[in-house]
Amino acid sequence: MDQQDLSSDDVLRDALEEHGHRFTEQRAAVYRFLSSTDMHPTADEVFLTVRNQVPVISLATVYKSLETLVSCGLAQKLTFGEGCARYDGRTDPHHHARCLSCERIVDVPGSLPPEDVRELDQETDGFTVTGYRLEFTGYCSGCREDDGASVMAWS
Amino acid sequence: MDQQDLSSDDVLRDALEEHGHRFTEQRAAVYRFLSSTDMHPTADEVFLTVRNQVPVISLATVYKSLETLVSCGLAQKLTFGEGCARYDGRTDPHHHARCLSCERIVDVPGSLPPEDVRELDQETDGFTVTGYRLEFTGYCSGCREDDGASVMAWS
DNA sequence: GTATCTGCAAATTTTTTGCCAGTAG
DNA sequence: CTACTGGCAAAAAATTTGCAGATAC
Repeated sequence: MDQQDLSSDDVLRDALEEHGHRFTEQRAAVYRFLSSTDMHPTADEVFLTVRNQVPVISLATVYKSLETLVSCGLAQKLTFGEGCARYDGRTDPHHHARCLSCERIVDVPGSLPPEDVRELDQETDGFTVTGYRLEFTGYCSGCREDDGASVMAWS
Repeated sequence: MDQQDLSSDDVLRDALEEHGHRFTEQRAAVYRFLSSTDMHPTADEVFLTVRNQVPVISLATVYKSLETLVSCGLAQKLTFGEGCARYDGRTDPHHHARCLSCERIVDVPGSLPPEDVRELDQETDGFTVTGYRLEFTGYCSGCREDDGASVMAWS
């Protein structure tokens, strides 16, 4: 645990320094939590969890810290059109799937190979693609509903 | 034009009826505008445009109408984590690309073949996929910036 | 005729900001 | 030291809601 926390802090310290930001206890706590969960928490959920682990932190600071982490490439902000944003501390290639029943967001272990992106690139009509995001909707193993749900895109 | 407007209204009337909703002048105006533009407007932009085309409409009604259209499958709500949601009246398979420079959202004419989705489906670890969304980021033809921008996913 | 819809304004929700004291480097 | 940060509370932005009158069917 200590081992992991230390390396988490080290990763953060390096990334912050590289981007001209300072290492603080609040940012460390936010990053420690975010990089240790796969729950894709909202800013408020991060706040409620982290406030128990550092002497004091405010919701505004959580928002500022999350934005800093995103700008340093240590987190990504996810929006699904259901109110508030969610944050993901994983930085390796992966996608997301949102369960239409329990609303949970789960990580999809695979990823679209770069070659496929390039192939699609050619269809973008003059648009230079530098990145992409792929999100699935459906039902997680716990909520499986076998009511004639076929593959219907653009849910 | 009249021809197109009439058919737009007919499409809307049928979809609303099918879902137990009533046809109103406000909903028609919102749908007419949304299905005639590829600008992916925000709710407020829809409001500002449509208010010039119907005797009276309020922003709240625009929000309600847009939600109704989405629930009837006549529009989709897009969120990119930059404040407010955007709406798209196109219902045929297509993707979106967001320019990191001018912030504009353009339609990508192609679409990922269903076979590829199925292939990815197998990587979803028990998750039943019913739909997906693919979004690109990069630079549109007008904003092209050739600064060492390589393919970096999860922007 | 009646259930649904609209406009309005107020309320909510989510996120951002200004400012001063505190702290990292 | 000094510029960057955090807390706090207020503001801003986006969206939703309650309600009374209007309207589609």
